[in-house]
Amino acid sequence: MTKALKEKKKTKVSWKQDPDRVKRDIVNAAIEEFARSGLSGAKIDDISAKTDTSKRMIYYYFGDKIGLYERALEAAYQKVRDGERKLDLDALAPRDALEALVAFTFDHHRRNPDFIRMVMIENVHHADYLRQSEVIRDLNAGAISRLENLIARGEASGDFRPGVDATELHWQISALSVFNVSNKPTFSALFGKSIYTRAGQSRLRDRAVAMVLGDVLKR
Amino acid sequence: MTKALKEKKKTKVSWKQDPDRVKRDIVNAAIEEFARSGLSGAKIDDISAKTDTSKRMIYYYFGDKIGLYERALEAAYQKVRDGERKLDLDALAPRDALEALVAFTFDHHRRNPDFIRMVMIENVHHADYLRQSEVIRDLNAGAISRLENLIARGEASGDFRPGVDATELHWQISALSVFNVSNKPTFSALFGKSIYTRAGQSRLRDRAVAMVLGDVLKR
Amino acid sequence: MTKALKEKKKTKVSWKQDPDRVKRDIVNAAIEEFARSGLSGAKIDDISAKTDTSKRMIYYYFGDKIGLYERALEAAYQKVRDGERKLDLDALAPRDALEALVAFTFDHHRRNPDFIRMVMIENVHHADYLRQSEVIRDLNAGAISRLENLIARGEASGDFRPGVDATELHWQISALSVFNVSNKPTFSALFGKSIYTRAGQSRLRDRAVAMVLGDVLKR
Amino acid sequence: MTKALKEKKKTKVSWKQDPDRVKRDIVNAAIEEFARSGLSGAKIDDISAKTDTSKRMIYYYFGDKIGLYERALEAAYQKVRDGERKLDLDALAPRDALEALVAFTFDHHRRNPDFIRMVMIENVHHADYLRQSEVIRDLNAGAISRLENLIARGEASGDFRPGVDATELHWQISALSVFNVSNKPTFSALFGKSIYTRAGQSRLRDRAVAMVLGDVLKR
DNA sequence: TATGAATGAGGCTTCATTCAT
DNA sequence: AATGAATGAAGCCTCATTCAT
Repeated sequence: MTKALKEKKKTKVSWKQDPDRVKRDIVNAAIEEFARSGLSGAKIDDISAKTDTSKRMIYYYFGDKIGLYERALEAAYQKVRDGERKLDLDALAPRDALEALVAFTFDHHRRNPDFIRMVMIENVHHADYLRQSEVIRDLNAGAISRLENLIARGEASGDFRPGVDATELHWQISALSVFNVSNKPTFSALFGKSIYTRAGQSRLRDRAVAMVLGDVLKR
Repeated sequence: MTKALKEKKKTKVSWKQDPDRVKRDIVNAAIEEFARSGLSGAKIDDISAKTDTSKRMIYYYFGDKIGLYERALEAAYQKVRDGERKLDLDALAPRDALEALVAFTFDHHRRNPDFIRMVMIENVHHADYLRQSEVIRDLNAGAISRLENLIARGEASGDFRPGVDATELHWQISALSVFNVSNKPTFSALFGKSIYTRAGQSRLRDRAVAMVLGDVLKR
Repeated sequence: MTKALKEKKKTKVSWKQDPDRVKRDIVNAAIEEFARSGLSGAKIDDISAKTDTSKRMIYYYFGDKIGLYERALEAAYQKVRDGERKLDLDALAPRDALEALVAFTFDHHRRNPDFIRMVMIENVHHADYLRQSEVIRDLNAGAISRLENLIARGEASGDFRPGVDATELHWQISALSVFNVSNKPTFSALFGKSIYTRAGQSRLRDRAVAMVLGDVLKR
Repeated sequence: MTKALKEKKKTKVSWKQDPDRVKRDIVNAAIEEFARSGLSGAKIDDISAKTDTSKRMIYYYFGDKIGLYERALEAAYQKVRDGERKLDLDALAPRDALEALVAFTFDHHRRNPDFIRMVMIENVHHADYLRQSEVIRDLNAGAISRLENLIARGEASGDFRPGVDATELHWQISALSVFNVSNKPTFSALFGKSIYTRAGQSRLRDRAVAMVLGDVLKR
């Protein structure tokens, strides 16, 4: 064994002595595999193979496959909601803020397909695991209250039509942004890939913005 | 054995020797189970239990689990696209036709959650099986050409803005109608069920119509 | 359907009305499949696929898989022993007859690999089915008595050493001629194919003749 | 539970955690079953029943049935070729060495019928698995080079006729020694068991020696 | 904290065979 | 004489999980 290899091994071992790092390592591998193959499709062996530790550690830290899945789902939500905080809606006028929000959400979901796939997989499982997670519920409550603020500002300024509902608005934005990613495989298989080129996605983002603003803004 | 049971058995026997009925019976059970649990989640035993024949017949007629899944997917598409033909767009003025199409599609998908779930499951599997099905591709080509006719009429009459793209329009309508069903479990778990009440769905359908028309109609 | 096709179909149907032809057809397909894949390796479906009739006919005429195998084994022996009768040993002087017999047997087995494979498969099955066949036993009794005649002539003429045993001589000739075919796959895989070229086989036949004559002829 | 059984169980437990022993145990059982029943005839359940571990371990260590078969085939060759090394040909004069080699090989194969049966089964399968095994090819290369040495010595001493080919000589010896075992079931079923008595086998070994020496030695 | 060895339960599939006409 | 439809039994294999250290 060369000296370089020894060093590498030493580094690896030092990881293993760091439980948090090991856990994060496992969760990341889990997200990839669950996102790729679904809950029953993903194999514990495949997940552990993507890991720097052994399969046994998954059981040591997460109890069982479901436990790991729940943590992976939470981690996926956490990461995405963290990313959303980068957008400061309050700094913009209501109309601009709404436009920015739709465009940002559209792009943000595009950049996080594994998150979207985790959500779809959770839908396949009737949201049974998501429903049990307080963590995720808390994360999403924040998203709604941000929208409520924006709507209040928009109605006050006279830019938005009266009676805009925060949950419905979230539904509208989500529908366009999530579908774009979640149904890419079937949609592009059936209707060609033109819509998923860079230009095609840019056009769709414009359509999404136009659709939401067309419904929310006062004519 | 009660008389009722005997009757049932007799009925069952009369099904035998009717291959098409047996096949349809199996495919229907398969759609239910695949829609409920996904490709790896669904068990051949559970499917056959929902059937009036034995597990063995699944292999007799469909070869293996994948073969059955492919046929179930095709059957699900066929059924839904058949239902869509009931809507005669040509009888309506372009604006009314578009409005009717969006509202109909929204409701039609709501009424066929198993189809939507099959599509989502196929997305989980990267559309690997859909891509191989000529049947499905042909079915969907029809949907696009219907839209092209409508767009042509709308542009000719001056109701639609110029440059409406059929595939993009299909994407817009689908996003709203599919997301509404595919993400119902997570969305209602996170944001309450108010949106999935009869009144909530009615409002969402209105939103969907407003969004699409707002983008397509000439101002 | 064209007229030509109709004709073909008619011909086929007329075969089916000829039980003996159907049986022969099945047995020939069975020999090929059993020889290729062994008793458990051969599938009834594969055999019937090689046939001009349906799988059901196999059961109709042969009862079950074993029944068909037994008949196929008998047919294979019959065919080969029939071929052996072409060689008229009595027309030759003892030494020449022996030489001719060895060379002929060597070539004859080479030309009938399916027979040899059936024999090896039967050996794998501990000769359980051959032992029950009177047909086969009778066929082989003839082979031994032919040898006894030859030995008697050879000893009488003084060409052969005294005490040559017919069964042992049969063993000697068979060992060389059967092994050459039965072990061709492994032998050529391990030691190259040079021995199975036309020239190589010719040399081996010479060796076989030399070995048998070297042991039987008086020095 | 008797005391004896308890002891046995204790012994069994002590085997656990000794992977090599478990593997060897499985391979030995596999050789017996494959030799008895062939590749498709042997059942994984039957093999595991002959084992001190569970069926599951076969898959744990060998992947699948074919994987186990390949290892069993290799182990069978290894064992037999190991046994052959006991014979020190270089210590004997060429003529004596050749005589010893033929007699030894004849007896050695007789004592290892499972090996011969594995070879025949591999021939049934067209040597598909043997061809992939480097292990086996290497083992057999050694056998040929031993023969080449002997031939060189015999030609140098003038005992052997010129032009003896190692592969052909190996073929000659193998034919007689392998056929004797591989075809014992059919041969004894057809021509009686006299040849497989102790005396009969002794005579056949003499015949085999005479046949080979008769062809190789200079007259 | 960490792990290689082991496993029970259950899933998918094959195959010879029979049923009903 | 012939057959398409149907099937029970049994085989192979996978997978999450636990054992023993």
